[in-house]
Amino acid sequence: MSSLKAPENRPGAGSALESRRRDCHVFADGLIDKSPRPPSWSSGTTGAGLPPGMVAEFMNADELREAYLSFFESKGCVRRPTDVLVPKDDPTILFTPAGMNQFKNQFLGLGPLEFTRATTCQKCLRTGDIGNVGVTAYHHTFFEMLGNFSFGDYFKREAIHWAWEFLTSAKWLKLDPERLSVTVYLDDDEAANIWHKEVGLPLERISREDEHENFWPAAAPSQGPDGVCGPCSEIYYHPPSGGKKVEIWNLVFTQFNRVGDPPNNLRPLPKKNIDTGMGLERTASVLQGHESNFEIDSLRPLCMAAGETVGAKYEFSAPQGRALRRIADHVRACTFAMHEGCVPSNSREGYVVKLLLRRAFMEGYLLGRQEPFLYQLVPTVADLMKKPYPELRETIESVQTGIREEERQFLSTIDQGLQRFKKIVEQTRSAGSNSLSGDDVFDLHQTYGFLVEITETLATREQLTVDRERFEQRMEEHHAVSGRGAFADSVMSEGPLDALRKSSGGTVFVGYEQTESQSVVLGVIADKALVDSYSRTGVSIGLVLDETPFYGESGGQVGDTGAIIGKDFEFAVQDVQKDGDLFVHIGQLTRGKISTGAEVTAKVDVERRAAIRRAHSATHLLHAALRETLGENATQRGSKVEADQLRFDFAHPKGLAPEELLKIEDSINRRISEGAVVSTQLMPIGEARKLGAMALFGEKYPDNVRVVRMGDFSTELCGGTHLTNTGQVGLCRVVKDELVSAGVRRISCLTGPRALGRLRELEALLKESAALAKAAVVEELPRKVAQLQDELRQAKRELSKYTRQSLVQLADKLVAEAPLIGSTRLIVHRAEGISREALKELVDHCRAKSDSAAVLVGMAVEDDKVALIAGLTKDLVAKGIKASDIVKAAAKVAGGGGGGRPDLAEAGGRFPEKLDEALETGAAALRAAMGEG
RNA sequence: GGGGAUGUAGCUCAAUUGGGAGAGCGCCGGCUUUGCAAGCCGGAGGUUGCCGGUUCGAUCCCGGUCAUCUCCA
Repeated sequence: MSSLKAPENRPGAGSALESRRRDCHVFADGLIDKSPRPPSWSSGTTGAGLPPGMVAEFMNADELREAYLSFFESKGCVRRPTDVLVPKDDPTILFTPAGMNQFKNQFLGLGPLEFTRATTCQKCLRTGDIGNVGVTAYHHTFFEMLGNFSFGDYFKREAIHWAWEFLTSAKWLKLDPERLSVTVYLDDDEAANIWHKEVGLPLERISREDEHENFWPAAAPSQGPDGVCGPCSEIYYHPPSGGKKVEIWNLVFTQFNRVGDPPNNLRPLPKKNIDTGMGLERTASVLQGHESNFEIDSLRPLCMAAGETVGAKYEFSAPQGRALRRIADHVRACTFAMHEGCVPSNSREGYVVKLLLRRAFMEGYLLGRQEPFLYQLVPTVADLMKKPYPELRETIESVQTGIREEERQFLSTIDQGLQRFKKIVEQTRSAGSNSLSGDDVFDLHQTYGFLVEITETLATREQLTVDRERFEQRMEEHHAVSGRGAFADSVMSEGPLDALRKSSGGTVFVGYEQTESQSVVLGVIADKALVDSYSRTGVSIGLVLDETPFYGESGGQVGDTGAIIGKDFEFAVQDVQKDGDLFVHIGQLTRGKISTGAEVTAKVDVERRAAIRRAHSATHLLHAALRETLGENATQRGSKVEADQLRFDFAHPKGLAPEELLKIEDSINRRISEGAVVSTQLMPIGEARKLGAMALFGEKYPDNVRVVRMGDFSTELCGGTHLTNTGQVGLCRVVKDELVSAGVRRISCLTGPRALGRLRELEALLKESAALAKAAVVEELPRKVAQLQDELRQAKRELSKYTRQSLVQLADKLVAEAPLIGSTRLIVHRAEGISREALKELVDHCRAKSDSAAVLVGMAVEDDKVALIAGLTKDLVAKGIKASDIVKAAAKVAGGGGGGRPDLAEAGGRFPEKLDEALETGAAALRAAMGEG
């Protein structure tokens, strides 16, 4: 076995759990990855001076990406842009995990096919193996996947031949065929034969693997899920160094539909598909003669930069190499996710980003950089990726702000946790243990967000260990408890709409031009299933039409409401949602029976539509005003447009000054009064971008887009419904400005009648307040309120002064009149009409006025209750008499209980009529106690 | 979506089985000092997040709710 063993190959690598544990173990070893893996070639240069014969030609990542895409274009594939990294319309995934996701409908045979062959370079994010990142040679969170796809077009033969051609041809990658081997699924003779007989690969370089290795989804035949699946074939590269082989290409032949459990559960699909993936970083690493992806031209500089910011020099096999690779990987992933507006938060994808940032930050923290530093790496990421993703540059500032905020937040969390940590250390020590309990460490983890690695490092400094086993156990329990709300749908299953999609081309939207249409019902969806007809009223169902004037919720604009009327039924539309090309009208039947195929009149609520148009056009005015007032970096992060109200989220690092808000509101209303023309135009996306149309990052746009222009100040890509002239907004008022997440602010506005209505409400409130304060006119209100506050303060002061005076006088009198028992005055009194507080003060005064006194006072309160207080001077307390005993004895008579300190105790009861009796009982108890004392 | 925690003066935090809401910093005033830093004395500032329950009595216990932090999915 070679000494140059890839880290993945170390013993213990197996299940995900094992590999996670192993990773933790490496960390616990004192942050140093001791496994020997010196590269046999210089790690300081990328490709220069490669040993001859290793690879035919150095190719950087950008060149490889372009080569792949143009190769498959030459095979008739349509080059499609990468899908977004954070998909917003797929509830089954958080991030795009592979190239095929954007082609789900094509694979399922849903909707029209514009092309049957495609090729992409897809940005992907996976966190399943996060623990391995930086440790192994090939694991990433963020990576790029090159793919070619066939939807019922070419199949195995072409897919295999083309993969081979691209890898080995002198015109393309020129990899040595001797260094490649492949795997196929157990009984996939078709693929095996193509490899052996047609490509000419010797049998010993073709191995057959089981469904766990060579089937997609893994183990689908025996374990499911149901749906589209198929065998796959993987291509491996064997590096000349003798190191571990690298899987660089996976060809998935989706040829079956799984129906139920074995046997005979794999039905051939009428149209077979091809879904392939080649890891860009892995292949680049092979071409550049490296044994780790992190050494390639697009990643090594980032590792170096990470080293510079934390003040540790990056060397591949240096102790800090693993930590710096992690930082590089995570910051790259977060830059891409946050570029699409996915900011750190506590749920779903936002949480993943937060976790990645914190893990990366922790690596630097433990290397000694205990202040924000990750944000400084964002420009490096944008620079290294500028060729395929030039748009990254435009959000550098807001991404940096978001990351820096998160780093600061995490630092303060660490501070809080440190206090708790110190307590735990003390407790552990005083219990005579030298190991922090797993429960404590877990508590620290789940309450203060202390990553266990941090706890371990700190514990080591205190010469303590951590009960890791118990910690992991608690962690697993936590997983089990909190994992119940997991995602429901499998990746590739069909819903009721999919059947509809197959049989029809989708809904034609005519709502830009008209608010009423004659349409035909394509489908009725009730209880998550497609039904032929439906007649129950008052139940929410969905209606799909062939043509509709109803706007389906999208781009932040809510769906229209209105009515759909047939010959013998009426349907009230409460919301409209888009699902791909289909518009689903959600609402309730108010009369009659609805059937598929019925002819209907669809009528939008035009008044509400007009209000939505006002709000939407005002949103564009607000966007323009923000950029004008706050600068180009105030980019849109999302919006919600409803009837005469809107809210708009945008990137901005700090709060808005009141003057800025006024300026923004002024700007909007100036443009309203200008009455600028609003125009809309359909054009290719490239042309729209040339016009400078503003688009949302991370939003998916079709090839042809709608461009909405207002005067010369606003040009945006927008599918919403708009006014024809900005003057129609009437009035726009900013009503709220708030922070929604780190670096993102939200402004809410009202337009048209609602803006006016809001003003009137405020005016009415003012008038009401003025009337209450007895101000003749509203202008007088502030002065009047200040005056009232003043008077109130004076009155309170006087009242307490007189109360105290009378209490003191009363105390004097009580002390003077009280009988002496020995040298102690026995004061028993029934008070009236004062507060509980005053009652205590009375006791205090009595105690203060005499050297030795036992005081018991009582009072009826709130008609049906009794309050009792007993107080003793110190000398009596010293004799062992307890005020609480006295007060308890008295309270018992009055139907209650009480307690307190030896020198002062309180009690209550429910029988005011027994108060006198209670006081007598208490006095008797006092006498008895003093007699004993 | 589920779990853990926190919420008390402008800020940071106290408050011993439930029994009188406090400290430090900051703020205001006075004194000391040539002035500043500082020191001394005094003062203002509180619906203990909100709502409800248990109790004679709740900052404390219980339920709900909101906000913040945090873990997992």
